[in-house]
Order: sequence, then C-alpha cells, then structure tokens
Amino acid sequence: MPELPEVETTRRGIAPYLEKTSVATFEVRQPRLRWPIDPAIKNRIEGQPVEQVTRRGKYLLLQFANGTLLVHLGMSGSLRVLTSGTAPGKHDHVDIGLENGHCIRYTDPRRFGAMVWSEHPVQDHKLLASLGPEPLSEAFDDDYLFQHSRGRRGPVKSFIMDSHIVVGVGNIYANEALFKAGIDPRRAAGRISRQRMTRLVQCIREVLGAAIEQGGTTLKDFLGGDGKPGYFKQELAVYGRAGMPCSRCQRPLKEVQLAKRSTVLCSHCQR
DNA sequence: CCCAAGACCTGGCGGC
DNA sequence: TGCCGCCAGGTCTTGG
Repeated sequence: MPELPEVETTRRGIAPYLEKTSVATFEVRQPRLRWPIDPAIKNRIEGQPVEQVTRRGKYLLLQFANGTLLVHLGMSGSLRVLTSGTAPGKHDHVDIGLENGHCIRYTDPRRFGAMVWSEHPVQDHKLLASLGPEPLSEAFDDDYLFQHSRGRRGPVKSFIMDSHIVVGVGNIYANEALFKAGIDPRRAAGRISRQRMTRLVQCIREVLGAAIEQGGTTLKDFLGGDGKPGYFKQELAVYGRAGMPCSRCQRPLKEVQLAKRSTVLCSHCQR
C-alpha cells in the first residue's frame, strides 16, 4: 500500500490524535514483523507524551523526549485511528493506546513492515543514515540526480526507486513519473541527457505532489487517517493499465518486468 | 562501488 | 469446491 504519498497521508491522519497526548498502553500481539519488535519499547513510551509525528522517506517517526519510534508500513501495512476497545482482527499486530481515549492500530498482513526504537538523533539511525534526499525538498534537483546517474548502467526505473538515491518513489509513482517524462524505464540511468533528467526531477515532484493532494492511491484498501480512500488511482496513466490505450497516442500500453517489478510503458511515447 | 537476486510473509486471483 | 502457481504498494542482505 504505501509509497510516499500514502505514508504522508497516514502521517497527516494520525498526527492530530497523537500530538499533545501521551501513550497509555503499548500492546504487541504479534512481534514478528520484519525484525522482532523490541519488548523494551513498552517501558520506553508508556506514560510519555508524543512530541511530534514526522516522516523520513517511507518511515514514520513518532518522536518522544527519550527517543523515536520508527514505523515502516512495508507492502501491506497501515495505521488507523480507532476508539480504544475496538476488537482486533487477525493482522492487527500492535495497538498504541492513548490517554485521550483513541488507539492507533498497526495492521500488516504480510508483516514486511517494521517498528524500531531509536535513541536520540534519529537521523543517525542505521535505517535512515544513508537515505537520499526527500523528493519534494530543494536538495533533490537536476544537478543532484544527473551527477549521481553518471556511470550507472542499470535501468533508470530502478535508479529512481533506490532509496539511497531519492526516497519515497515506489513502483506506482516510478511508472507514472517516467511516463510523464517520456523516458523509457529500461534506459540506462547513465545515458539520460541532462535536459531529460531535469524533466524527470520535475515529473517525480509533480506526480508525488499531486498524489499527496489526492490523499494517495487506494488500490485495495488503503484509507487515510480520516477514513477516506485516496483518489489518485483515477489519475494513474500507466500503472495497472497494461494493454489499455496510451492516454497520449492511443497505442496499447506494454508491460515488462524490471528487477522483478511490473513495469508499464508506452513504447511510442517513452524513449 | 554497482548491480542482480534472494530473502522475508500472507492473501487473492485465474486456471484447471 | 479444491489445489497450484503467480502476483502484489518494500527494502535489507548477500554474492559476484
């Protein structure tokens, strides 16, 4: 479910419930996520006020005075706001009970997600330290992307999906941004001109920005913190549309595999 | 350093 | 209806 727009939508949805209140209970029903949830987290955060809810890439950061809880939603994770006491389902692995009577529930059928505790400077944590810039920040510009792409022989789609290059661009938005930029996803990153790289940076920004405005993309069951689905699905030009006509030239969209990820493109419009 | 592939999981779908 | 293989919004880890 989660690429950057969905994670940001989740952050905006849960932040008002978490900020200015304290954690009453931290209940783990299934600790086996990507890494086992450290049992010590309970004692670290129960009774502690939540200072801020921020995001770095696809990691949500729940900041406390004594450290930060990093939450990653993996492929199938979600966080929802509930009233305390709602009965948990099979994949509802963690509840963060709040003193204001609400409960933040972590659900993740595939358990590719993670919940990790970090002491003070969270930006130095192993999982965050080597991440690339935020795609909507000024640090992500054409100079940056162009310079890092030189000498790279792998496909540009894998390049922009690499979180060490730029964070937050997952399979949906990589496909969309490359279509919008008119670049063939299979093209070697190092063989894209400066001018076209400028265009790509702009397209990544536009696609992610628009998706955040629409509350993300709901493919299956993603809901924002307000309980509403994301409406960006209506705007997807290529993702999930293999065989259907290209919105620009009407020729059928083609599907290929790239690094084992489904890749949809128009071989006429993307070069 | 770069890149491809494997690993971690469950559920839903189409085909037989 | 049942079983089987394949696919799915991610990314860390390993090996060449």
